[in-house]
Amino acid sequence: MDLDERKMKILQAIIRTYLETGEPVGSRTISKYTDLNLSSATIRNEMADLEELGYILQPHTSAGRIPSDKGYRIYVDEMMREREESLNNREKKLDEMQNILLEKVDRVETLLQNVTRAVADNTKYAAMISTPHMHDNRLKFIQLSSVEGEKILCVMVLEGNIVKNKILKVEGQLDNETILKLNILLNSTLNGLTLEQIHMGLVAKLTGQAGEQSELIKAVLDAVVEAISPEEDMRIYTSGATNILKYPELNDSERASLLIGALEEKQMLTNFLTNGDEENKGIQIYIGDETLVQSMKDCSVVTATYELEDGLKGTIGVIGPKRMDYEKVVETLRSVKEQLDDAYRRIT
Amino acid sequence: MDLDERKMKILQAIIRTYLETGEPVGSRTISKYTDLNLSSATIRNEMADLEELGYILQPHTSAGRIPSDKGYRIYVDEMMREREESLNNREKKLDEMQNILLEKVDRVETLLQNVTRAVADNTKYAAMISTPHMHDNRLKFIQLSSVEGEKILCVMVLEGNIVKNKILKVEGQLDNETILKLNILLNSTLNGLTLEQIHMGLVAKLTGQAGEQSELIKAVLDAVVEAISPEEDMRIYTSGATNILKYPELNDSERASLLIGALEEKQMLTNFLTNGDEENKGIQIYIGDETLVQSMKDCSVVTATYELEDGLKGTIGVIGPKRMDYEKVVETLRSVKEQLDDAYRRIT
DNA sequence: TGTTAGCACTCCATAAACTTGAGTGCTAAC
DNA sequence: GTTAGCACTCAAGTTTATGGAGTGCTAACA
Repeated sequence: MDLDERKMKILQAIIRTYLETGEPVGSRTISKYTDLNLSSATIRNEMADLEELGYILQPHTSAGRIPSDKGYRIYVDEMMREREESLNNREKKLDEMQNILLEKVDRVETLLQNVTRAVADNTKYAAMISTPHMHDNRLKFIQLSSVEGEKILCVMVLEGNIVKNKILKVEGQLDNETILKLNILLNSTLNGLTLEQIHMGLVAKLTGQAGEQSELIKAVLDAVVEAISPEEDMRIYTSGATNILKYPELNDSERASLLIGALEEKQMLTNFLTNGDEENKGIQIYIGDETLVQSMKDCSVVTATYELEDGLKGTIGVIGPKRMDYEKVVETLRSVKEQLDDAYRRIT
Repeated sequence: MDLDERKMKILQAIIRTYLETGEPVGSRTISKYTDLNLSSATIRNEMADLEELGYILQPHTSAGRIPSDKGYRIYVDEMMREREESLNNREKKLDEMQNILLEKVDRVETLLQNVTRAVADNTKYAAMISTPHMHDNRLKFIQLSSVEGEKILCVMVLEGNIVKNKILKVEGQLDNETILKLNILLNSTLNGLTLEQIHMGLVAKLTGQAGEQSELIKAVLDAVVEAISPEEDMRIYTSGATNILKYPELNDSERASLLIGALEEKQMLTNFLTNGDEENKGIQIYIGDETLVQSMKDCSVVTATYELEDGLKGTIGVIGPKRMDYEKVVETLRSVKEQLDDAYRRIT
C-alpha cells in the first residue's frame, strides 16, 4: 500500500509536532493541527494504518505515536520544506559568521574551531569538523636547513600549501654546501610524487646517490612518508558535546556517557567525516541505525562536505537527537559550507 | 581548640570511609573501623566537636557526617600517607606507560594526548594537559624560502626546537639572491630576541634596511611576533570527561553539563595549567572552592608541573569529585611527571 | 572526669496504594 | 467513509506507610 495524500499529511503533522514537543502525539492533537478537518477517530484509523506500514510507532499501548526511523527518513527525503527564513534573519546569521571569521583567524585550525563552536551554538546540538585533507597528497617543496649543531630542520610543503616539519639528528656537522646539494637532489627527485610512487623502490635509488649522507636521506624519506600519509593529515574538532544533555531522550547517564565519549574519542567520527557522498549538494543525513555507530543509534547525524580552493576537502557534521530540527540543521550547514569556501579564500 | 591525636584518628577514619563509599558515615561505622576501641556514643561526642570545628558536616540532621573542604584540606596536608604500592604493581604501570610512549609518538602532541588518556583511564577521573611552553620565547632560527610564484614560506625555530611556519604573499617574484640576503639580515637581527625586545622599535630599523622589501619584512615581523606570543604556544588536551558522569554527586545533568562544558571549552583550565607553584615537587591540590571556578566547586583538581629538558614547562591535571582518591591521583601524577621528562629525552 | 548504654526522636529512602489524564480500539450510528 | 461515544489501558504523579540509619541527650558507671 502506498501513502495517499491524506496519510502523507497526517504523517507530516505527526512528525512536525513530535519534533517540536518531543512527546508522543495523540490523535486529538492532529485532528486540531491539520487543515484537513477530520475528527480524532478518523485520525486514529489512519494512524493505525501508518503504524502497520512502519512509519510510526507506539512507545506503549495507550500512548500517542512517535516517528520510526522509516518515518524520519521519508520526512527528510520528501516532506522537508526549505525553511522560509526571513532575509533579515539570514543576513544576521551571515553577519555573525563574518564576525567570527574576522577575529584573528590567521590559522585555519582556529577558524575551524570557531566555526564548529558557532554551529554548535547555533543549532544547540553537538558539532564536529574534519580539517581539510586531500585524497592523495603530493610533495611540492622540501628543504633541509642546519639549525644548530647536529640538528637538521626538514620542512615540507604539500599540495594545498600544508606545511609540515620535523627535526632530524645527524652525526657530525653538515656544511652549507652539502645541504644545498641535498636540497637540490631531494626537490628534483621527490616533488609531485604520491605515497605509492615514493614507496616504489625510490628509497634504494636515492640512498645510492646520496653517498655519505644515506642515513640522513633515509630519515628524510621517513619524514616525507609520514607527512603525506593520509592518517596524518586529518584532525577532528568537536564542540557542544554538552548540548546532548539537553535532550531528555539522550540524557540517561549511560547513553550520554557513551555519546560524549564518542565525541571525545573522535575515532568513530571518521566514519562520517571521510566517505562523504557527492550528491545532494554534499549534504548527508544519517538517521538512527543508519549511523552504523552503536552509541549513536538514538541520534541522527547531518554532514556537509566543504571544499577549499585547492581541492582540499573536509566535512562538517552535526549530531543531535533523532527528533532534531532537520530543516534548521541542513540550512545552517549549507550556509556554513558556502561561507567556509568563501572565507578561506579571503584569509589565505 | 586544637585537634588531639584521637580526634585526628577519628577524622581520618571518617574521611577514608567516605572516600571509599561516598555515603555519609555514621558513628557506629567508625566505632568498628578504628583500632582505638571506642563506643559509638563516644564517637558521637567527638564528631559533634569535629563538626563544631568545621572539619565535617551533616547533610541533614540524623544523617552521618561527610568531610568539609577544611576536612579534605587537613587530610591532604597532614594525613595522607604514601600509597604503599606493591613494587610489582608499580612496575606494571610503568610498563604500560612505556608501551604508550613507544607506539609511534614522533610528535610531542600525540604523546601528550596519549598520556592524558592514560591518566584518565588509570584514575577514572578527567585529565587535562597543557603543551609545554616557555615563559619567554626566543627566536633561534628563521628562514624564508620561495615555494612557488608569489608565495614565500617563512619557517621559524624557537628556543626548545618548536617549529612554526607561515605562508606569506608577496607582490612579484623574488630571486634567490634577494631571499638569501633577507635571510641573513633576519637571522642576524632577530635571533635570540624576546617579544619585548622585538616590540622596541625594531620594526622601523629593519624596514629601513630592507629597502624595497619593507612590505615583506613587515609581514615577517608580524609572523614572528605571533609565533613567539605566549598565547600562541600553549594548547590544552583533555580526556575522560565522561568519567565525571560516574560519580553520583556530580551526575545531575546541570552540574555535569557545566563541568564537561568547562573541559571542552578549555578556557577556564588555563587557571590551573599556567601558574603552577614550585613547592611540593610541583604537585598542587585544589579542593572545592579553592579551584576558583564556579562550575568546579564540587570538584577537586590535582596538578603536576613537568619540565622538559630545554626548560619547556607544562602542566598535567586531574579533575574529579572532592572525594577523589587523592593518594592514587598524586601517585599517578608523580610517576607520569617523571616518565614524561624521561621519555621526552628519548624521542627527540 | 571520661566513657558507655539506652531511649526517644528525626529524617530519608523505598515501596505500596491510589489518582489522574491522555490516548487508544472498537462499535454503532450517521 | 466518517464520526460520536464508551470502556479500557497504561504511565506518571501524589499521597501514605514503613523501616532503618543515625543523632542528641540523659543517666549510670569505672
